[in-house]
Parts: sequence; C-alpha cells; structure tokens
Amino acid sequence: MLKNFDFSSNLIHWYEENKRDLPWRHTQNPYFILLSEIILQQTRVQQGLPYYYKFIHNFPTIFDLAKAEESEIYQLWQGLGYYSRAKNLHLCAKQLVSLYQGSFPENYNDLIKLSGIGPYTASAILAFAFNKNVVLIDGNVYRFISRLWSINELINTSKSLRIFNELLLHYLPKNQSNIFNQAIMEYGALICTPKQMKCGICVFQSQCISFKNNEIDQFPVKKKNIIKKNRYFTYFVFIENQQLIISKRVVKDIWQNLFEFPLSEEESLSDFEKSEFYRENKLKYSKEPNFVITNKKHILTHQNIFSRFVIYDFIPKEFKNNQKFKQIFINQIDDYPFPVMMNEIIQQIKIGLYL
DNA sequence: TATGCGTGGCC
DNA sequence: TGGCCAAGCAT
Repeated sequence: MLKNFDFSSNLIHWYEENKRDLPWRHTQNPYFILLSEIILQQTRVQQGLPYYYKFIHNFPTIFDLAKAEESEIYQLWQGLGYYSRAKNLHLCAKQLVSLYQGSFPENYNDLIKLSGIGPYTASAILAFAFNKNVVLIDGNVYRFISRLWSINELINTSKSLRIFNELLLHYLPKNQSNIFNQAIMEYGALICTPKQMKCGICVFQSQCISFKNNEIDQFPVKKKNIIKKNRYFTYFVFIENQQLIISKRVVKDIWQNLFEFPLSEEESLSDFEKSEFYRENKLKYSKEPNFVITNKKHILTHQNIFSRFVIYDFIPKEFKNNQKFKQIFINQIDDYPFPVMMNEIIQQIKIGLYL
C-alpha cells in the first residue's frame, strides 16, 4: 500500500512539472469555475475550451449570464452537445442571483440544490474555488485509482463512490484540495488514459497493482453494452422568396429546444426506403422536389440517425401562419441553434445552392 | 438504480 | 470503419 506521503507528494510533484496551462487554473472565481465544470462535463478540454472563452467573453459575470436571453445561451452552446446543460446553467445563474445575490454558497448541500449542479460539480466548486477538503470522483479518478489499487468494483454506483471517496480522503493533504484534485484528474487525462496508457513514464508504476498483474485493461470495471437505436428522418426544406420553414424541437427527445426543418420520422428502414416524400398526414405534393439529399448518417451515443433532406422551391399553405412552424429569411438562420447534423445543408442553403 | 442526453477524436 | 471514450446530471 502506498504511504500517504508518497502518493500525495509524488502526484503533486508530477503535476507541477507536467500540468497543462488551462485558463480556469488561473482563477478561484467560483463563477468561472462553474462555467468550466459545466462545459467540461463529458467533454474533452480541447472541445470545451473555445466555448469557455466565448462564455466568459459574452457573460463576464454571473449577473450577465443570469439576465441573458435563453436563446443567447443556446446560440453560444450550439455544437457542444448535451444541450440541457445550457438550460440548467442559465437557471443556475438566475438561482444564484435571486437566492444569494450572485455569490456562491460554500457548502455541498446548498450547491447541489442548484440546477445542473450534481455531486461532482458541487465538490469541484468547493475544491477549486474555496479549497475545501473534499475529493472529486470523476471518470479520470475512477480509472486511475481503480488501476493503481486494482479495485474490482463497478464504477458509478453509490457503493464504489463511497469506497473511492474514503480512500482518497485518506490521501488528501489538508488544505491542498485545489491542487490535489486537479493533479489526480490531470494524471488520469494525460498518463493513466483509457487507451495507450503511458505506463512507461508513470511515476507510480512500481506500486501499480494492476500493472504488476498485467490486467490494466480490466479497469475500471464498467457496465457496458449500450444498445443503439436506428432512427430514420426525412426533413422537408421549403424555400420560397428567400424564406424557409423551421420548427423548434419541444418534445422530450434528442436536441430539445434546438431548431430543425419539418420532419417526418419513419419507424423502420423499409418504411424509410419505400416511402414517397410524404408527411404524417400523407399529403403528397403535386410537384416533385427540386433536390433530394440522401444517405446522411449521424452517430449519437445511443442512436444512429439516418437522414435525408427533401428540398422544394415553394412553401405549402399549411406551413404558413402555423404556430408549430416558423417562417424566417435565409439570412436569419444563424440566429437559431441547429444540431450539428444540419450544418452542411444550412451552409448550402445560405450560399444559395437550392435557389 | 437505470436510462437518455451530443459531439468529436482516436485507432 | 465502427465502437469506445470524455471534468455528469436529471428523471
């Protein structure tokens, strides 16, 4: 077993020598910490970084964020994924302003009541903004620590959380929670990586149980086998006089609160393939579409979306003055957040390819 | 406790 | 290439 002093001091020493220069490591401002933690949920640093800069530039204080329009938040979040984070971040800012005059509570129980803040983010704020004596358990920690001590316990359960929490609290140097937690996550991100782990340069190699047993790839213990569902989307792009029809996804489903074109979803591949270009009401248009773009596949974590775009040079009557749909000018399209899947076709619409 | 939620990078 | 993976949370 690693001695208390060995693990913490070796880890922190490694961190000081090898850490990346990331902007949120230069601040203890709880608002900036909050922003970075929400953005980095299930997201790599490289992907989240530009969004962090965008948000602190557009909303330099929690008050700016709280009083922003929800549409502005979505607009900035566009392309980052997991869009409920944007909504909850906004709600959280409003709650902090109304309940705490824009300051942050410095205890776990109050933090976790805020929208979008769960056990990890609450602890992260306590550690990084207030240097409280808490430990963070995220994917990096589960991986690094389960390998080091060969902890054969299914991760992301209340039991494993308890085990890891207790173990790490034992090693946490008092009043160094800020640096200790950054260090352990950085080690997981840079050395004890999911694949191609850098055991050759790992400063804990001689003490790593799973390395000694040649079973590193068996940790962390995860539940696997997510089942992917195939879905079949036909989008109708109606363009007339530089205007087109869009609609907001209001149902509880992927891309909630983002925009799209009028959609017909088929239940199966055969339905998708055999269907003429019709909508749910089976309406057929007398005119053939000007363009049909097929075989677009978009991969999500739990779903494969097969899509095609059917483009017409007119707007049917039932889409005009219809509350479920919105008629906008092509040059306004950037004011609305769309799923990344639509980027290509939107670009083509904007340059007038389908006029 | 189990499931759904995006996107991009990696091999 | 398809599957896995990344600083979780809400329900």
